[in-house]
Amino acid sequence: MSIHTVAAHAGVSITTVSRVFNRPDRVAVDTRERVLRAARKLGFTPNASARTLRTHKSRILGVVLPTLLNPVFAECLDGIAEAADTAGYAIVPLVTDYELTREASAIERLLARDVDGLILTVANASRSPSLSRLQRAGARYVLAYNRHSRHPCVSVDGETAFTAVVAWLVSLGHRRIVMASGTLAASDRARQRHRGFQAGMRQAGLPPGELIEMPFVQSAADRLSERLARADRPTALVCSNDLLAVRCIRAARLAGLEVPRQLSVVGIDGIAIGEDLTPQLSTVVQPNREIGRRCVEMLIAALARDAAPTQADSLSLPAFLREGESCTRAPARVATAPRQPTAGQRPMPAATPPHPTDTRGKRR
Amino acid sequence: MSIHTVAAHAGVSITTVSRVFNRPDRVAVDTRERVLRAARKLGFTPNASARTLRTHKSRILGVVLPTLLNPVFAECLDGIAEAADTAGYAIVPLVTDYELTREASAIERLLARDVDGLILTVANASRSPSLSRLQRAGARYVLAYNRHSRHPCVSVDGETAFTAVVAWLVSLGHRRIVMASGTLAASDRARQRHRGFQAGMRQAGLPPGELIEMPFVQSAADRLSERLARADRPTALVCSNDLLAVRCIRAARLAGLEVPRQLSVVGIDGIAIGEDLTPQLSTVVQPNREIGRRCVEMLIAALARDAAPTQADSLSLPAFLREGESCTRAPARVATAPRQPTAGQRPMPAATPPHPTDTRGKRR
DNA sequence: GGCTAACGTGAAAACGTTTTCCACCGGCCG
DNA sequence: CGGCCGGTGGAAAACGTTTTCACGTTAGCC
Repeated sequence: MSIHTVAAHAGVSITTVSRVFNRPDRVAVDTRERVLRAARKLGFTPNASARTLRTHKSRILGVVLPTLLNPVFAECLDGIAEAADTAGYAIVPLVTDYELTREASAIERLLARDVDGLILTVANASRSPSLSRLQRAGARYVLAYNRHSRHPCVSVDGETAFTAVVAWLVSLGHRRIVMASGTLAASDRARQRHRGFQAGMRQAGLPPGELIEMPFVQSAADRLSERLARADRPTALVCSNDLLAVRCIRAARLAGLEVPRQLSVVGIDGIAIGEDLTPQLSTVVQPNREIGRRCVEMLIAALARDAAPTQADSLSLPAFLREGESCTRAPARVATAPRQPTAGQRPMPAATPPHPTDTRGKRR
Repeated sequence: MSIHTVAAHAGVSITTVSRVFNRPDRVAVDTRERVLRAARKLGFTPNASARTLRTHKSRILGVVLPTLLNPVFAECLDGIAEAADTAGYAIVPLVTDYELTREASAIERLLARDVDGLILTVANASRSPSLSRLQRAGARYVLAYNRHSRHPCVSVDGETAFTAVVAWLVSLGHRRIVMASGTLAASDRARQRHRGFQAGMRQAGLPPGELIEMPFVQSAADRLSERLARADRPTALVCSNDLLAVRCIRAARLAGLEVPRQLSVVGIDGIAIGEDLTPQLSTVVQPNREIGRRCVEMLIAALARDAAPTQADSLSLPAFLREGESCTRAPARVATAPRQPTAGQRPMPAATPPHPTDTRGKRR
């Protein structure tokens, strides 16, 4: 069933049939009717590949994400899928596991598929060969979660959020606060969050905070429980994502500590399941689905004006602190400040601009 | 950068370039080298649309899932993405929220895109107009999670699994066992699990088990805590999925019950995060990523022999019971049977064949 | 020494669209 | 009455591949 069949049935040329579907105003109303009838009768749908080949427009959006096993990205993808669907676009997701080579090959593949645009979360926005590749190819793309002053991004200011988290913990009387993170080198977001953590410590007049890096899940429990066994163990643990926070809570319990009575734990991401846990996860809630939706909208808006999104389009969405139940006042033997009256949710302070030159290895 | 550019650079015809990529054996080794060098230098990737137009093979697999907010499906999709990627296929996922109309429109869209095959999880495999549509169109598809004797499926026998779960709970001394489920009408899998639950009760010589249906999350806590407040409250709760189990645990705690001391809770699905919770979730672990991978493999195998997968290809993957920490012996005042010696994981018994005529509303 | 087979390569057609001319036809204006 | 214009529709080229067919060369065989 091609355009030719329809043309024959309607007694017109293929040109006219094509026009009926693309510029209906340019064809006389009665011929249009005739063509539409024929098309309907034959169950004709224009062939997407032929159209794409000719127009270089695929109505497909490529999506490059680290993994779907972290609910953050699954939720974001759900938002992307929904928004793309309502806009009449299909999506092609590819998963990279944070590996640069897979990032690169994913992009090549999507480019070969002639995608109209890309949404991606990369390991390091500053030094990503993949992004340069996209620029060179003139591709339209938006970064999700990454923050960078020279790329269009939809993100949340994790740095400021973490500074605020530390301030909150301090207000609860915590002084020995430790941060747990995956490999800092693997993700610019982890580094941003760490920067925010240290800024918070500084602003509270505390010495630089300790960082426990947990490259592999396996070693996470060990490293942590070892640290929790020491006499000067922290009273609060700040985790660079919710999944890690959940694991830390378990490690703490296995080490014989009660959460939150003996150890407060706070995460960031706002994965949906965190709300249903007991204790309910204390965390910085990001609007993950909306991040996905906004990426699609920004991309499609740019496509409509036949341009690439620019850094000027970047969006910094608000996050909020859910106090949850995995954090509480520091144990009494530590000096405490009076608890601020809050209502379970606290807005984050105004965002700092994205860090312009976040470079791997450059840690403060 | 098309095949023409490469041909010019390598001093051969486009035919040869094409052959280098499709039938490398048919071209002399030195010309092949020359072409490959030119291709690499130019960064050439064959245009997918042109190829699809010519061959009618898109190397795209459509995926239709209820949602990505449930980690079960996110994990499955991750497996699909990985397997498709290594096989050189792209995937186009669409989300239905269990709505029949969205199932139908998703399928139409994928068909128009000329997908080579589909992987889908439908609300009801028996009475799905979508599936008939696929059959009529001669499409190649595999069902994931659904079990049906007349369709190719990759699934786990949730019915038998739940029978075994009940047997296990009984062996721990539980007698008052209640099942919690989403709307049975919404999912054939929920109904299968419920059948298995009732079979378990019957085999243990217990009266038919009580079912609490929880259509909306909101009402879940209310309905449940109300039930848990009564004197004859259950000592064990069987949940038709892990997400529900997590919510039930929270509802129980809010109702003042300790899990598992006063209430044992067991789920099914084996979502990854369940393992890291405290208490670690007792559940029937399904290999979600592998379900996804196997779907892809089955589909691609069928495509290779230019046929549709048939019900004969169906796969029933093994699940196992993770005893976890959210279940324990029934409180003492109830008569108890001796605890079986187990090692933390117990294989499931042999699978029952998929139920041939599971019909909505037909409940036992 | 001729015939066949196998091999390596190229020319050209085809896949199903969109789009750029271009032609035709009334009607209108000057 | 002649030219022009707006509305309508067609012919043909182009998008970037794969594939069929044919051709020329070399090798093997009787």
